[in-house]
Amino acid sequence: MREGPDIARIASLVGDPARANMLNALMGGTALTASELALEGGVSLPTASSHLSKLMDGGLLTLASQGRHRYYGLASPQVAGMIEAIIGVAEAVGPKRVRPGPRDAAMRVARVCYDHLAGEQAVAMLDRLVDRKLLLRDESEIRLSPSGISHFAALGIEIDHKARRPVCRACLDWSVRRSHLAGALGAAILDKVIAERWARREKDSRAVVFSPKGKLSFERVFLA
Amino acid sequence: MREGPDIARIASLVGDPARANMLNALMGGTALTASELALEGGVSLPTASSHLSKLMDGGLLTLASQGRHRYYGLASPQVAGMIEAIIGVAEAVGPKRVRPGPRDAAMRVARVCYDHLAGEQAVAMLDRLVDRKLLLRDESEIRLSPSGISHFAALGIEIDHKARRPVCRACLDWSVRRSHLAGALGAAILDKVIAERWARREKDSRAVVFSPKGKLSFERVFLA
DNA sequence: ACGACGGTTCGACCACGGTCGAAACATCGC
DNA sequence: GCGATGTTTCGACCGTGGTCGAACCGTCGT
Repeated sequence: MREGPDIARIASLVGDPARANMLNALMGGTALTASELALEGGVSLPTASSHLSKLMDGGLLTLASQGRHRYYGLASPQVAGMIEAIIGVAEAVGPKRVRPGPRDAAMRVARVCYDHLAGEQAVAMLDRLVDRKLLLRDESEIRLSPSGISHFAALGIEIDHKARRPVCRACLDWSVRRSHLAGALGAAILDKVIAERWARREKDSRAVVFSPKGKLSFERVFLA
Repeated sequence: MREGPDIARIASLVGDPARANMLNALMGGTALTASELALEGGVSLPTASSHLSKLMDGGLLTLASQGRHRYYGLASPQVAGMIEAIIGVAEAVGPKRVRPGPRDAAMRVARVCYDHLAGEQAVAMLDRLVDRKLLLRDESEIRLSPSGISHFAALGIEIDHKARRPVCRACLDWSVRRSHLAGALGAAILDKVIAERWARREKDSRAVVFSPKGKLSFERVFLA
């Protein structure tokens, strides 16, 4: 008979297949409507609605009502991190796929993690930004250096330093097992990559695929 | 209809109250017998046995048979990390305890995380070790410096560098939200702290409480 | 060899929670 | 106002999975 935080309650919320699929879909970072999530979960609308209210009660989701549409999204990066951790374990213990599959390979290269870029490209990017001293990494904290501030400003990426949200955060990558860049800056970079059409989001997936030209541009700007 | 790693399966394993309590108990790092885990889970022996075989099937546990005793332990640090992540979310969304309670406060200061120290003391320790250049931290990796090797050797902490297990690893702390030291070195330090009787493990809890003298010794050696 | 103890398997019970159709509710366009 | 669309609520059904007692199996002590 333990007290403590109710971990079973949280885990059991993720433990239902329909809900897990919904959460997985929301890992893409974009908020989705109840109908879309019903589709993702493979259940009927009433069932989905019931699941969604449970996830809301559990504090895993946020809700933004816009007219007759109700957009559900992950409640916090912390929740996203938890789901990534669970995915990591599932990957590790799960039946090793016989063939990794193309979709899977694309995911390893680059994918969306809540609202920022993850995968090999993202890990490499963080490494290079630290090497170039645009980011300062020390004691489990990442900060923007003065040269970094002007560098990103020149790219049209301005960060509000007074916002509550941390500018830089390290986020552990389940495929590479090293950190990539999260936080406001990480989100802004993903925005730019999409806005510049360097890459596009794969339909119905977290995978991000770069165009040949876009890949070069990205590497020139962030991996040089 | 998604494929991918079966995250619902893993989460639902943690999602049962009895199993969650068992896993929580195993977060202490020491392997426990089926009877002990039955007690922790608050269920009868047959029920516990059934849960344990499920957790084994799911790849979350390892089993070491010693005579008529069967010791169950967490399968990997990755599993421990996942559970910490879930605890973090449960803490965040859970009914804010009206009063943090003494047990809770002790947990924040120092506790066992799988096989190493966590909490404020552990986070401070990692910071200091990096400051003193006994550990080298760069790009999401931590290494032992030459001076660090001799420093720890002088304390009687010898690490087998050829072992598969990484010597140093960063592990995210749910209470402080910063990293502390895991890996073989982290485990060895916890061993020393207990062996030197600087601190003792709180009964039936992950909390680690330092004696007044022990605290001074610890700070002299690791926080100087 | 025998009993004691730790653990698992079996079988039966039961309830919690997921499921959907139908109906109710809300918001938009016209 | 009226349908059309998006969403939630209600009610009833049903299966999965957690639960325990009793029996079974293995290992240890003597």
